[in-house]
This record gives sequence, C-alpha cells and structure tokens, in this order.
Amino acid sequence: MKKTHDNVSCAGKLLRRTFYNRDPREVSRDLLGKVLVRRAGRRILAARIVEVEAYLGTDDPAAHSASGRTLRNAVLFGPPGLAYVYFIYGNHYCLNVSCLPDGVAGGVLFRAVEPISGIQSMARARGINLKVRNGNPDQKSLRNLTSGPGKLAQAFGVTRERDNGKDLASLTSDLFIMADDCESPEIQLTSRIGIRKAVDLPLRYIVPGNPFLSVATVRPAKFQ
DNA sequence: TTATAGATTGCCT
DNA sequence: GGCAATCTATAAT
Repeated sequence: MKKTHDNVSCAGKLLRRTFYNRDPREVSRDLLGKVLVRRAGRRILAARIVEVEAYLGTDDPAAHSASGRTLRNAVLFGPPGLAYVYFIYGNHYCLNVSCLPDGVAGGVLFRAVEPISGIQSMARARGINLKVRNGNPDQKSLRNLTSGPGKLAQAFGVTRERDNGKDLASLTSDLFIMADDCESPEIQLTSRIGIRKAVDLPLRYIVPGNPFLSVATVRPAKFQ
C-alpha cells in the first residue's frame, strides 16, 4: 500500500524540525525510504535509509538516555533533529538523530542505508576496493559499504568530533535528510540488534528484503 | 556456511 | 575497572 504522511513534505524536500519532534517510533517508521545526504565540498554522498531503530528515552533500558542526562548523551535530551554520534567498542561511530522536544530524550539509530550516489567516495572512506563486474560494482562489495551502523558512519565520514550536535534539519548543514518521493516503502518491525536490555521490544524498522540490511537480521535464540 | 574471539577507546560507576 | 546500540578475521563445521 502506498501512502503519504501529511506531516512530511515530498518531492526532494528537506525534512524539517517538526518531522523529528515526535515519538521515535513514528520518526523511525517515516525515515525508511528517505535519503541521507552528506555534502563534502563539491561531492555529494546520498543513500536511502532501509533500517533504523527507535530508542525511547528515560523509560527505555536499552537507550543511552536511560539513566539520565550526561555529557555523552546530552544531545538526546536536546531539541529534535540534531545528530547524536557516539563511539562504540573502541572502533566504530554510530549516527542517530534526536527526537521529541527540547528536554525530552529520544532518538533514532541509523543502522543501514542503500548507496545512491558518491559510491566511490564511500568505498574510499571504508577502505574498500570495489570489485567490478560487467562494468558495474560487484553487488557483494557494494553491500559491504553501508550494511551496518558502524559501516554507514564510516562511509559518510561521520565522527563525534565532526558531527555530534549538528543540525540535520538545516540545508546549510553538510549532513541532512531529504524526502525524494511521496511513496512510503513496505515496513517490517523486528526486535533490536546488539543490546542486552529490553531485547524483545519490536523497535527495529526495516524495509523487508532490501539487500542492504545489516547482517544480523535475527536475534540469536540465546536466553538465560 | 556459520560461530567465535579480538580489537581498542571513552564514558560511567 | 568494566563494558558498550560493532566489525572483521579466522576457525570450525
């Protein structure tokens, strides 16, 4: 079913702050199919959002904001539409966008995107040599560019120093999100990935069947 | 093809 | 001091 959401402007429009000033679950749902854009000098990096996770704020044990505001997570408590970037496992950055009004915590984690343009730049940033088949990049190496939160952050050159607190709802920013059509993609809800708490909550939003989804699509059947 | 361990930094207790 | 919203290489099947 194709449907438009009346609070989203279509046809190549920047997502405004009101878009993010909602429950992270609604923002997550509506972010699927939108386009993440990085302006790097004359170059444009663009990729379609195919996988996100909602983090609900102080009531969500798995959220960074669960135990209150700290220096690290302050952006999650700030105004909506700002980039929250954190460093994880000594190796990776992850990109989020803050939701809900100033003073109320909440956010959405970007987990996987599908490259649209700037593919060579993304490959360079990832340190990946794109294999070419019949003149086109090999599907497997293409997929490896952005099929995970750490991967997409690296492909887009996202770091905490550079991007944390950046306004994604401003065209003057070099990092923002656009809607390039009025059709909403098919959406599926699953449990979140890589967390220890609140693992059963269905807060991961994916475009089912998209080849760029992160590798871990199902939580292992481990429990205690 | 799937499972597991190691890397490596900064934030919070 | 412990651990984390991950990725990759390597081992095992």
